[in-house]
Order: sequence, then C-alpha cells, then structure tokens
Amino acid sequence: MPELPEVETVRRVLSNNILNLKIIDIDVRYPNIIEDDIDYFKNNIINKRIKSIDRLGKFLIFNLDDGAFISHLRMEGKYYYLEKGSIDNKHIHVVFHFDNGYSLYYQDVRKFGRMIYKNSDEIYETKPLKDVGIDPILNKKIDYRNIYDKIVLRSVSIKTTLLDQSIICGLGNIYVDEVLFLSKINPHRLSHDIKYDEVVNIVDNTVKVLSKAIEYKGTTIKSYTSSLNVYGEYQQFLNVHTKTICPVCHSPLLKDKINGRSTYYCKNCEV
DNA sequence: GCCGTCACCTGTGGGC
DNA sequence: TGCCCACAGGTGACGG
Repeated sequence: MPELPEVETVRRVLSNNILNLKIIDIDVRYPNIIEDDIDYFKNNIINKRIKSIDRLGKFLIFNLDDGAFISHLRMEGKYYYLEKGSIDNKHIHVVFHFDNGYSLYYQDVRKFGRMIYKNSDEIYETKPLKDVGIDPILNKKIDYRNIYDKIVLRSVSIKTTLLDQSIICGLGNIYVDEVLFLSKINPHRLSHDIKYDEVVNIVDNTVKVLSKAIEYKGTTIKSYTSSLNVYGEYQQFLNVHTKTICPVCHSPLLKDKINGRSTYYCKNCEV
C-alpha cells in the first residue's frame, strides 16, 4: 500500500500529535510484527518519549530519548492516535500507550508490517536502513551519475530496478508506472539499455510525482489512510495506473505483469 | 552479487 | 448462497 508520499503523510500527521509523549506500556498482540525479541523491544521503548519522527524511503523512524524504533507499513499498515480503549478490532496488532490517556494503534490487515528497535549508533548503520538508497525527497542535491551507474548494471526491466529500494527509495508500484509514463519510457525496457539523459528524466519526474503526491496527502485506491478517515487525493492526477485510456494519445492502455506486479503503460507514448 | 521464485497474510470480487 | 481462485499498493529469504 503505502509508498513514499503516504508514509510522509503519516509522518506529518503523527508529528502533529505524539511528539514528547511518554510511552508507558506496549501491547503486542501479533508478535511477528516485531522483529526483535518482544521483551527487548518493550524494555528499550517503555518509559521513553518520542522526540521526533523521521522518514527514509518508506521507513518511519520514531526517535526516542535514546535509540529509535523503525516501522515499515508494507502493504496495509496504518497508525491511529486515539483515546485509550476507543478502538478495537482483530487487525490491531501493536498498541503504544502514552502518559496522556491516548494510545497509538498499529492496524495491519495483512500483518506484513514490521517494527524493530535500534540503539542510536546503529539506526543508519545496520539493516534495514543501511541498505536504503537515495531518498529523492530528502536529498536536495541528487547525484545522477551515481544512480545511472547503478541502473545500467542491472539486466532486469527498468520497472523492476526502480522498485529496488537500494538504488532510489520510496517508489512503489503506483508511482513507478506514473514516473515511467511521464518519462516516456516503456516499463519493459532493460535497465542496461537506459541512457544517461533518460535516467536524469526519470529522477526528475520521480521528484515531481512524489512531491505533488505528498502535497495531496498520497493516493487512495483501495485502503490507504494516513489516520482515521483521512484519505489521500493524488488519485485524481494518476495518468496510467488503474486507467484504461492514455490521456495523451487516447489509445487503450496496456496492463500486464512485470515481476508479478500489475503494470499500466501506453505502448505509443512509452517507447 | 544478481536474478527469479516463493512466502508472508487477509479480504474482496468474479466465475461457476 | 457457497465454494474456489486470482489478485491486491511490499519486501526478504533462498537456491541457482
């Protein structure tokens, strides 16, 4: 579900609500969400305050007085900040209770999301953040040559390469289709055939698409929400993903699978 | 190190 | 109505 714009929207919503609150208890109902030993995770977080929330790619980083816990929403993860006891359902798997009578509920229908605690010195030096590539929103000076050098080493499709979070992070299935459409590049083209100028174009369009999607609080196709009953509005700007007709040449769009992912593109406009 | 496949889960919608 | 199957916005483990 959530790609970079949706995660950034969640970060902003939570930053307006939970900073400086002390976590006094954690209720872990589905242990597989937590990658650590549960007691280790809880002992390192309980009695600490959330000082800030950062984002790298699709990861949320909840910085505490000391250390941080990192959260990935994967397909369906959502956070709700509500009064303690005001919500309950079988899809809520982790609950952080604060000292003000409110709680942060982590809900995840498919249970794919993950959380892990890190000491301060290992947050960016260990997995998972160690392997995360360039964040196109956080990095104001983008090294196009570096990205090009990594892309042309790959022999898979350009779409597959752009979904690889270790090169450019933050793109998911929806925005990759949009970026490639704006860049006029067929998603099936092999990475090692992509020219330097096309990489520049892809990166610039990535920044453009993601920035505008953040402005509109993400894309809601099915289930995404940044908090209870708050939905993204970028879907009105989608050109190809889930669409049937090309908005430029008006020919029917193609839909097929690349690496098992639904892929929408125009065979006339994307070459 | 790269690549393809599968697994992780549940809900939804279409076909029969 | 009920059953079965494919599919859904992500990522990591594993074997070749």
